[in-house]
Amino acid sequence: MSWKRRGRGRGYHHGNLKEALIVAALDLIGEKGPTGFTFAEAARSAGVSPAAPYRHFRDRDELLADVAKRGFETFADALTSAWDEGRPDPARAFERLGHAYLAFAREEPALYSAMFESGVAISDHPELREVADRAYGVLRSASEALVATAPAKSRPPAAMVSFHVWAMAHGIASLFARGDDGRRMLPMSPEELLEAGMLVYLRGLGMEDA
Amino acid sequence: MSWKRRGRGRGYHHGNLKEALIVAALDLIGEKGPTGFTFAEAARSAGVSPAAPYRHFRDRDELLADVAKRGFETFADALTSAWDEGRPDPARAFERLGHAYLAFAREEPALYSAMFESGVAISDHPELREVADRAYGVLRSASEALVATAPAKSRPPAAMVSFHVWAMAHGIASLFARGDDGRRMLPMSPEELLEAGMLVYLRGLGMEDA
DNA sequence: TGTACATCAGTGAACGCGCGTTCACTGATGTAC
DNA sequence: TGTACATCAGTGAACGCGCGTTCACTGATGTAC
Repeated sequence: MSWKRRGRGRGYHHGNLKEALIVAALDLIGEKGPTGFTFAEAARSAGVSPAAPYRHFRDRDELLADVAKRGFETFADALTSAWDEGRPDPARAFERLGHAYLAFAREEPALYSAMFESGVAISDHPELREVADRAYGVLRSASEALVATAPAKSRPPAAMVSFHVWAMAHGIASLFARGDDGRRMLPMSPEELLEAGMLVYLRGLGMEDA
Repeated sequence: MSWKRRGRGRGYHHGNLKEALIVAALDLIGEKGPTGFTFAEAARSAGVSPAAPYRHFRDRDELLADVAKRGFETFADALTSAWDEGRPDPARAFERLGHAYLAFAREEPALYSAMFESGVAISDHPELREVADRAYGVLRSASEALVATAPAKSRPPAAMVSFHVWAMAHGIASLFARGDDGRRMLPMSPEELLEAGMLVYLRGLGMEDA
């Protein structure tokens, strides 16, 4: 059915404009930050008239929210697969989880900033909240599995642990693990820093890991 | 000499426009985030023609950098005074330092976002780097004083400790301690969360505090 | 103390620009018969 | 299999807007004599 896409040009109909716009937005955010992204430019770089995006998104903000949503999805997937249900043991899996967090922030800076710095109000987009919760849920259940390995009488609250882990990972990602200039030079890699931090923290919880 | 400022209006000359513009910028950032701030609107809200700011700032970016600089100065001062040279003892002073960090992020959200989310490239503004270093320096020397209380043979590296503390505080501030909606609900206050986190962390370092 | 002049810090009008958004439209695709 | 028609996903021209920036200017202030 190659006559559906004659040559390599596109006909009057783009075919998958919605997707193309999201990708274009992502590129622009990667180049100039979430601030620099404009609806018009996304259309232009998708090779389409400035009115076309309105067939797929109510406005600029909705496109941005869609990008952030995709970010949280990808993020949740990455975390889920890194955690791998706690195999071979929670301590080891937990360490992988931390690495995955930083790897995501570094390898997908555009998604990361769409998620956390774009000014999209999560509360305005219920489906965004849902998928953001899914990402947090991975951290949460990993924390639960981890604290469950502690002796029952001195078991720290999993919620608290998950917030601490999240904060430390997010803090390191924001301050040290981004491509931008202006980030402070570290005497070690962000991964090492996080790993050391988690090690100290877990020891403080009374949980020596393998 | 009240004839210098007749009535409460201003004459042709504003008198302290530079300062007024910084304050106006701060207000705007507080209202709409660093993205929403425009040069023209700052001028307008300082009651001055849109060309006037150019007498004091090369361009919009320079004004933003000035705001960020002021932010780091205020921040450094707040941290310095909270640390109070480690009185009465490093552990107690360290706890105050953490509170001061979060208090700043909460009470001066406009400054905080000008510093960390405005997209000002610190590396492009040497005087900004300098004052940012001063703020970090407080964290650094506090960490040094703190680890110095540990037995010499098991003394953790102060640089690492300072980065961990900074990351955790920044992470908690960014994720939980901001006025914006969309921030996740916590089962405790950000201060309690940070305090608990630091307690666990320090215990992990082998430093039980007073 | 008064006057001339230099400097400073504003004005206000104008500009070109890109943005977000709307509108009536039209080419391409899918479907019923 | 062919034809009529509905629907969909684009076009392109136009709009009003606010922004950043420039320019020649002018009122106010400070200073030399």
